[in-house]
Amino acid sequence: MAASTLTEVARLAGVSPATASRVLNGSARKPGQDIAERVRQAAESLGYIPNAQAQGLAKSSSGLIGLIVHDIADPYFAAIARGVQEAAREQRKMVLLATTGGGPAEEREAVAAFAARRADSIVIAGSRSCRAEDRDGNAELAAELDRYCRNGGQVAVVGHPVVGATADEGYHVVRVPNQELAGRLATELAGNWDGDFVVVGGPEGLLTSDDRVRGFQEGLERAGRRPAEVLRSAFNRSGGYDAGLELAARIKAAPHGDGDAAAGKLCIFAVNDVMAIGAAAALRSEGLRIPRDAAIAGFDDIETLRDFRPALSTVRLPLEEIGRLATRATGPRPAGENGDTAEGVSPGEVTGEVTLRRSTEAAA
Amino acid sequence: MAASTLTEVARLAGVSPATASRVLNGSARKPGQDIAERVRQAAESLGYIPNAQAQGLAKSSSGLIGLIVHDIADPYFAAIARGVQEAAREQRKMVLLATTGGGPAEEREAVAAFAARRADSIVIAGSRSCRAEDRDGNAELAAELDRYCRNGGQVAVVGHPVVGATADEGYHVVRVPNQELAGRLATELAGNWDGDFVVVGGPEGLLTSDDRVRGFQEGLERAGRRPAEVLRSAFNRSGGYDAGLELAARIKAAPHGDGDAAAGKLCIFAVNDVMAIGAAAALRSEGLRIPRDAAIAGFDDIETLRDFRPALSTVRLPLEEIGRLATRATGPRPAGENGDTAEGVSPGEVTGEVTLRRSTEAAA
DNA sequence: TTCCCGTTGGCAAGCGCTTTCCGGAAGTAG
DNA sequence: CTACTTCCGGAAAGCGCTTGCCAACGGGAA
Repeated sequence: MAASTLTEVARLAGVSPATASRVLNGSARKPGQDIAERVRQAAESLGYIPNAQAQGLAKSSSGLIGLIVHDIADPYFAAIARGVQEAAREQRKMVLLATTGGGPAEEREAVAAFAARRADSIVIAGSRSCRAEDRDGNAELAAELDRYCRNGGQVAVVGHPVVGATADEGYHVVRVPNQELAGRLATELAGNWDGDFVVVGGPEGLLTSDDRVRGFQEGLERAGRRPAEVLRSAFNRSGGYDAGLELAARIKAAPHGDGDAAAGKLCIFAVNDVMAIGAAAALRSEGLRIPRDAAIAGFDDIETLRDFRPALSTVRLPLEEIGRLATRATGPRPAGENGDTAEGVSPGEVTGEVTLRRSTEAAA
Repeated sequence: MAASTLTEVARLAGVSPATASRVLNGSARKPGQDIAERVRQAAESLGYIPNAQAQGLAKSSSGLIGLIVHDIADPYFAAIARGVQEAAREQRKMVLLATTGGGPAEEREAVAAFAARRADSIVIAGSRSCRAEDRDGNAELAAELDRYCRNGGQVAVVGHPVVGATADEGYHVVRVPNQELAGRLATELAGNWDGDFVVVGGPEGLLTSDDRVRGFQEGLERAGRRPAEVLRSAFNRSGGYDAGLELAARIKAAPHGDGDAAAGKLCIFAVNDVMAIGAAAALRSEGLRIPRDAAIAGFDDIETLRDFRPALSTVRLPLEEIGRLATRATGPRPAGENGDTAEGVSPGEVTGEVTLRRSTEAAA
C-alpha cells in the first residue's frame, strides 16, 4: 500500500485536486469553510502526508537547509549544528547534514549534492584553508558556490569567506573575530605570566588557526613580550597531544629550580580547546602538572570541556549563536525593513570573551 | 538564470531527454559510446546538476536517511550521528537531521516530516520512554512508524523498540545490552569497593536509564551487596550536578574519620557519563575529592570526556558502530545471501566493555 | 536475397503537486 | 431588473525526470 495522494483525498472529498491543495498546503486562496472541512476530514481519514518532493518540484523550493561540517562528532561543530537546527526549526525547514573532513573537494561535492536537492540555503561551518595544495579545490568549491548562488541559493559561511568566491548575492559571512580575540587573550595572559609563550597551532594555511596565531602574536607584542614560538600539528586532540609531548620533553630538559624559575615556565596557547586538552593530557602523562609546570589556554570554550580540571582558560565563542545567525542570514529577509538598512546587510558579527581560569594561574 | 535541465542538455547534444537520462543518471540501458560522449560533454558545458527532487518523484525514492536525536550537541548523539553519516556515505545517501528533545510528540512529527520527504530510512537514536504521560505520544509515534514501514520505509531504533510498534517488516532494532553491562559494572565495582552504592538515574520511565539502574542493582545483588539507593534527576549534566549537590551534602553530614571510614564512603553510579561529570563537578564544588571522598562511575565512555581527571570509570559503548549498524540495517540487504540466513535477520547486537579507571580506585 | 532477432533511440505517459486561467454563481449598484 | 464586479471551484498545464513501449536499423543465418 503506497501512501495516499492529494488526488485520492480530493476524490474522497468530492472536490478537485486544486481545491484540496489549496485547503491542505497553505495557499493564498482559502476555499469555503464547508469544503475545507470536508477535505480536511478526508485527508485525516486517509492519513494523507503531502509528498514534499512533489511539492518541491512544483514550487521549486525544498524546505531544506544544507549544513557542511568537518566532523559532526567534534563538539565545536556539534554546537554550531545545534544552533543551525534551532534556526531551521524557526523557518520550518529541515537540516541536511554533510560531513566532509575539511577537504575542499568533499565540500564542493557536498555543495553539489545540496544543489541537486535544491536546498534553499547552505551553511558552511568548516574552517577554510588556503594551503597551496588546496588552491584548485578551493577554486572549484568557489565556482560551485557561485553557481549555486546564481541559481538563487543562499550561502552562509562561518569564519572566513570561501577563498575566491565572488557571488555578491545570497552570499553571507558570519565573521568571527578570531584574530582580535586571540590578541586580547595574549595581552591578558601576559598580564599575569612572566615566562615565555608557545603557540600550538593547526597546519599552516588553516585560516582559523592562522588568525588565532597571528592575533596572539600581535597581542604579545602589544604587551611588550617577545613573539612566541609556533608548533604546528593536526587541528584536533591528537595534534594537541603530539605537540604536548614535545613540549613536555623540553620542559623537563630545561633547567629549573633556580632563581629564574618563574621566567622559565611556559605558557602554552593551543588554538582550540580540543587541542589544548590534548596537550594537557600529554603533559600530564609525562608527569607534569598544570599550571604548576606549565600554563595552558585554549580557544572556543567548548561546553563539554568546561568541567575539565584545571579549568581551561580560553576564549568563549557563542557557537550556537553563530549557527543560528548563519542560518538566519540565509533565511527570508525579516519583514518590515524597507530601504532603511543597506542592501548588502551584514549578516552579523559575533563576539567572544576572554575567560581566564585555573589553567593559567601563575601561582603554582 | 535557473539551473539547466536534462532537456536542455539533451537538446544541446541533439538527442532525446530519454537518452540523456540514460547516459547521465545510471540506467540499465547504456546508449552508444559516441552519443554518450556527446551527452556528457553537453552536460559538462552546461554545468548540469540533476534535480534530485524530480528524480525522487519519478523513481519514488529519495536517497535520504532521516536521523532522529534528542540533541545533536550531546556528545552521545554526536558520536552516533557520525556513525550514521559514515554508513550513509557508503550507501551514497544524505542524512536529514531532526532533533526532538526526546518527546514522543516531536519524534512523531519528525517521522512524519521524513515520510513526507520520502526518506528511504529512518534511524531513531533517542532513548525511549514509557512514562504514563507519554502513553498517547508513544502510541501515535508507533502508529506513524507503522504507517511509514507499511509504505516501504525502513526504520532502525537504537536501544529499545518503540513502545507499541508492531511493524514486522522494515523495522530493526540495534540492541544495547545496557542492563547486562550495568550489572557487570556493579560486580566489578563491588570487587574493590567496600562502601555503599548510590545510583543517579534519569527520570523514571526512561528505558535506557531504567535498564541501567536495574542491571546495576542486579549486579550488586550477585555480588552480595545490598541494593543501592536511587536518586532521580534530569538525564543530562545539570541533572547529574543537582544529584551531586545533594550527595555532597550527605557525605559531608555523615560521620567520618572513625574506624569504619572505608565502609562509609559512597560509590556513585551515574547512568551516563555526562551526568557523572555533572555529579563530579558538584562534589568538587563542595570541596569533596574523587575518589578520596567518593568514587564515581558513568556509562557510555564519551570520547571527549576521556581526558577528564580523575579518569572516569565507565562502560565503553561503541557509539559510532551503533550508528553504523543501525543505518546499515535499514540499507539494501547485503548481496550474496540467499535463503541461508533467517528472514528476519537480526540487525546486530553490539557489546560494551566495563572500563575501570581512577575515579573508582579504592585507595584514596 | 529474405527473414528474424537483438539493439538502440525516441515517444509519451506518468510521478504528486501547484498555479494560472476560466467560467459560472453570487453579490452590489444603478 | 439589468449590468458589473467579486469570489470560488475546476480544468489543465506544467515542474524535471524516468521508463515501458515502439519503431527502425543492422547483422547473421538460411
